[in-house]
Amino acid sequence: MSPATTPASGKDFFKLHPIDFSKAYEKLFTRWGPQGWWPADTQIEIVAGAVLAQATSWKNAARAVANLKSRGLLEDTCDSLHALLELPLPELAEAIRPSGYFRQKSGRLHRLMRFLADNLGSPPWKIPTSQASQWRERLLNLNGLGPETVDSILLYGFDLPCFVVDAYTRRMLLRHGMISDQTSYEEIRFMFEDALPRRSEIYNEYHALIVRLGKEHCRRNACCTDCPILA
DNA sequence: CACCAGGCAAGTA
DNA sequence: TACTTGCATGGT
Repeated sequence: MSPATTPASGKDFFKLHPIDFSKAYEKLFTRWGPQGWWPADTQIEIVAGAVLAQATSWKNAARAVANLKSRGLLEDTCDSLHALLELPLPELAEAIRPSGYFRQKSGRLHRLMRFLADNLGSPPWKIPTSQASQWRERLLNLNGLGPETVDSILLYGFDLPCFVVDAYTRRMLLRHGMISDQTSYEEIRFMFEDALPRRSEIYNEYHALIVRLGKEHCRRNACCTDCPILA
């Protein structure tokens, strides 16, 4: 990890002016428009998808989601939720195999659904914005749910204003010299949340646009000279 | 063949 | 506290 630890010296390190979060959002949104996240038919599909998408390609996560849907296990109903909860763990694991880490994820999925069923009843679920941070903490206490997964659930599943920080976000800020390798998740989240209106609609599009930017333009250390943020 | 993809937790020193 | 390793699939 030599280049990035010595900012402004490595030849493959492009020190760019810091990002103005509001302006960058406008530019990204103007270029690409609404990204339609999270692609799903039901709320529970989003929640389950957040776990299944951990450290895997979206394509593989989508296969796992499709397997569950074909068994009728991702409807926003009491019956569907209970069927999911009663499915034996090995069988659940087998169904979600394409998403990778399937033994771990089956347990994580089950614990999450158990928690939501116990505390919020049957879907569709609702959480008041005023209670977002307290539910965030409770979800973080579940084994297998880290900050990115929890924020994805709250933002995309519950429309709560929790900004999602992922590897693309980190790379983007790192490249622009705004963070170091060891800047914490929370710190980065606050950078965005402090700079933007506290609205889930904004956070929703912004995160999706960052992912798109990362996929299409900024996969590596060097930033493209035609980066839409700069243009 | 190596490396990556919308992480997280447990183990080690 | 700060690193390292395990978890696992499918695509390039």
